Amino acid sequence: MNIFEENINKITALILKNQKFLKLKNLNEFKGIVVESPPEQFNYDLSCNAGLVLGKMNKIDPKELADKIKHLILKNLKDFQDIEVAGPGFLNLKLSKQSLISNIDKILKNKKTYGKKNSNKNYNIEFVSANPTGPMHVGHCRGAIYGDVLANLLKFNGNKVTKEYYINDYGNQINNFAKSVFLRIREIKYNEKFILEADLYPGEYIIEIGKKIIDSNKKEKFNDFAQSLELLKKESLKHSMNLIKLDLKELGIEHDNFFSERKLIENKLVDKAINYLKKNNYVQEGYLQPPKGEADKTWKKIKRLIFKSTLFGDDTDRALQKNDGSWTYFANDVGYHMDKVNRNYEYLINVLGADHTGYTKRITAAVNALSENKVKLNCKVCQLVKLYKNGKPFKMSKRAGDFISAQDLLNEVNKDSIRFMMLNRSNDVELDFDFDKVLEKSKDNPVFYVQYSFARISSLFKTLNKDLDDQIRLDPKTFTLNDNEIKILRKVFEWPKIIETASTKYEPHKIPYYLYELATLFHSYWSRGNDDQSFKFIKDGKIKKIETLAIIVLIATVIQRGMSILGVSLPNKM
RNA sequence: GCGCCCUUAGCUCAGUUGGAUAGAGCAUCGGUUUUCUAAACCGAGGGUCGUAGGUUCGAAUCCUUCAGGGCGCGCCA
Repeated sequence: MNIFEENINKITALILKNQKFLKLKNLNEFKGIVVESPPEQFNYDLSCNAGLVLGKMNKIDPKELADKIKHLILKNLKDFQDIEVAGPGFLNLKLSKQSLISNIDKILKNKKTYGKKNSNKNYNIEFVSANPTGPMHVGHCRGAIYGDVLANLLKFNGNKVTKEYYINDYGNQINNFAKSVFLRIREIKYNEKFILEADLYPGEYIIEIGKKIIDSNKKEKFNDFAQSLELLKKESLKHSMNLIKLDLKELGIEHDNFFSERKLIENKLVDKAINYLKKNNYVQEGYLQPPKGEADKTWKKIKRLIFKSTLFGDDTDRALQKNDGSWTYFANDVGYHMDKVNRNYEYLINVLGADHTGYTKRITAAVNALSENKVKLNCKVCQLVKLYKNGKPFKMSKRAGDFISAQDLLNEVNKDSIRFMMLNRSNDVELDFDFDKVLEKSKDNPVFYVQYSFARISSLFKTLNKDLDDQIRLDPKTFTLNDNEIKILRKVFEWPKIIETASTKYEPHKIPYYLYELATLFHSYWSRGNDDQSFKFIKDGKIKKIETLAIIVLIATVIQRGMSILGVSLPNKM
């Protein structure tokens, strides 16, 4: 249920029915007419711009038209007790008691699904996809949480969602990774000094992986790299993926599907995809221009296969073959996305780090080419995370291999705080993450603040010896709400709209913001009893007003739904 | 040189896909507790929405110009 949608439907139906009386001719579309929350100072439940929009289309004075609509509504719809025409022609509407009660009842009867925007599409979200050459670092966490919460959100609405991880387990980087492990094994087993070369991985974890491989391959001598290569690749990959999966698990993230680049090649999916593009004349043999900007010494003018991605909005066509004729990373990714298209997803989402901004156009172009524009790929880029400690930038050391890992973060900060804070910004802007702030138990820390409101509610119900799921019956004869309660109720009514925009625009950050605002209203409501005893909720162990209970259950319900989408826990006691 | 993102209060940011007097938090100043959890609340000050134009009844929001910041720009992955 969505109070704005319901009422826009009622109002537009009424206008349609009375269009002659209103002298309206242009009624073919009601586009642009909305019902939303009016600014707080007006003290109304809903506002509607029908007078403005229709007045403009039909060349009627908006105020005059709004006034007619006002009387029409008051006469025909019982949902409203008071309507004013305000400003340039807005209708501000106040819900009747009956309507308030029935709206509250509807939510109380459908707590688990309150806010759900029904949808049953098939989504694939690819996220994290960190290189399988070591554990996750802090930078990966933001995209990881963004993708996971997006998945939760879309699932909450009823969609089918596959959470996918693309493992880049093919090509040079894996050989270099295996070589690094090999050299570390030589170091451990034969005391040979590990000399760091370019392209090798220096991290401490390589030593750990080496030790594990030695333990599980006691007979292996590791004398010849070429001979051990296949074994080393397989084993090293297994261990590094385990590290990554462990990190993900601690962040509360579990993927449904891990898609291997190596298998993609082995199954000839790239060739199939390229053949498809060839058939449709989207590729050609040719030469590309040298890259602009910094000169590239390795650039060679060689005839090669090129994807005509400019046909689909890219800035330049893209190479599918390297100098030696083998497929580029991009070509492999084309094969991968062909497979996604063939798996019949309706929507594809790729969550990428800021360093992949330049990549989005070509892969989006590829999906358009592969699906004849039927499947929509949406690349969402998460901007950088800047770490702070005590308000000062926490610099990542430039020493090779020394990076701040997801584990480092998890050692200091709990999962709940990381998840909430990483989403407390739009993915489009850089995010400051302060190690100390997220640990604070105060209003400065939004995670805490929201959790605390729920703890207070739990405590209240404990005092009352009641359960959040107990039935609440509101009596129309005595029903009354004070200022705080009305404000809260209006906020609660906005919840479905938050879900809708968060899920259609892929903007989960709206949820933490909203929850913070709701928590603020709750704390304010609660604290009023400190100033004035008459605003205390309880007297002699019993609730004074049944409406209070209803309002508080509504708050708790929305906070529960919101936090469960965010994947953040809600302690009963703090 | 090109692409993407950003520019809103001293600081960090929201701003419901064109609406009403632009909102939070932090910081600053002042107030509230023998408690249903003060780990909280209440109040005050603080703005030329980067610049210059355009579109219209109406722009922080849409279009164009310019300036500033970030990321990226290989036939690496």
